[in-house]
Amino acid sequence: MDDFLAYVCHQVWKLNSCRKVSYTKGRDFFHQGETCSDVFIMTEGLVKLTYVTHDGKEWIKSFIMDKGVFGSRASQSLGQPSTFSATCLEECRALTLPYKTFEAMCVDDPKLAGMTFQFFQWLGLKKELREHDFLCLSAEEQYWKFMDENAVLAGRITQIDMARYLGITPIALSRIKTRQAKIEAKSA
Amino acid sequence: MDDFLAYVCHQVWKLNSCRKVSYTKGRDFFHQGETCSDVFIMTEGLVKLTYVTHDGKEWIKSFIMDKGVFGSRASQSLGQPSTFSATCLEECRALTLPYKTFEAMCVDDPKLAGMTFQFFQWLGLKKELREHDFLCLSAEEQYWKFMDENAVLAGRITQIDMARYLGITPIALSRIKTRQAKIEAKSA
DNA sequence: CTCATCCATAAACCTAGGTTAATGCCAGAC
DNA sequence: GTCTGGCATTAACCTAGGTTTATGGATGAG
Repeated sequence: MDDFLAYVCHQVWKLNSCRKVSYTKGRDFFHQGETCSDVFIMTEGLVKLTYVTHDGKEWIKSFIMDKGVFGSRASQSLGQPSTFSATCLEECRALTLPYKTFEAMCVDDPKLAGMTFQFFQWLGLKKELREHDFLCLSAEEQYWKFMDENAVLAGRITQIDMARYLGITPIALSRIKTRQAKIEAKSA
Repeated sequence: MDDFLAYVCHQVWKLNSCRKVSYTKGRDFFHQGETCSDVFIMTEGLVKLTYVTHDGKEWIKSFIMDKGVFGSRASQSLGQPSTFSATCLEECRALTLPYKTFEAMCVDDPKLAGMTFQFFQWLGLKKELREHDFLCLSAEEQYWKFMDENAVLAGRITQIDMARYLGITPIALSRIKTRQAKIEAKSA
């Protein structure tokens, strides 16, 4: 994964069709409902990918922290509008290029193609894991798993966003925390 | 997706390292906790992929109906034990071959490699959609969506398995159905 | 045919999480 | 400094879903 990022960055950087962008906190890379087939290679910052439901509620699909690659696959592969938005939670820097250009690069560069394939495999495994967690874990178990595996990220987001990622309300998350704090106080 | 299946079947069928298997209802293709790096190309039948949690509860990751490809990616890519089981809900026929063999085939056959890449993309999109549904939809909404998109499948599985797929208990599913039936009776 | 098993439904009760509203805290704007 | 807006917490109340148990129907074995 880190290899992929380093290599992609290096190769894309050489292109003249690649743009370097810098967005402030609160800005959107792209917006749910818009078609955006660009690939974003983030080098610095923190982004959330969010769905907004018909009744106006926001849920968080994932976070991308520091370095990472993201984009709307629905737009890239099918030309459809994005089903989610990408919003900066901190000042962000990224390289961006059209997906078609990236595809063309892969045709010319088998190493890049192979690594991209690996990247999609990795992404697939991550999504499979999240599916597992939604299916098999309680909200409380999901919270502990999240804290375990994302200690740094947890310190950089609000409780609202953490709850929206776990699929619960911020109030429920607060309850889980105090419940746990009481248990810890008892055992101490 | 259908193209992929037809092509894979055709190409794999020519191999002598490919086995043709036929399993009866109730049997497992592979078992959670075992390492199984085989690729299964089902030609007929119905399979469920299931997680069993530490407290003995079963949850269904997905169904494969009629024709489809499945296997444990954790075993294939990482050599780790499978996190789920694959169980026949009906008599099943499939071709099976080691993942390494399949990989080798892809190296020799760029068309197969390309289609496999597309297949993984398609799989990724499906998982992303399921993530979206778990995040954004209520149990009831998920049920309606499932019935809409999987009318045939719905008729071939028990309510227990449908509930285990939606992430609720069979009792809750029964309640959703009666609730809806009452509303329909009223409006009729 | 009978018996056993599995499945669907229903009722009664319990619990986790959603909803609304109030409070206190902190940080940035001015 | 004050004012403001966003965040975290708490409480009170409500609802969806889980748990347990019972019942009736369908199915398959003998």
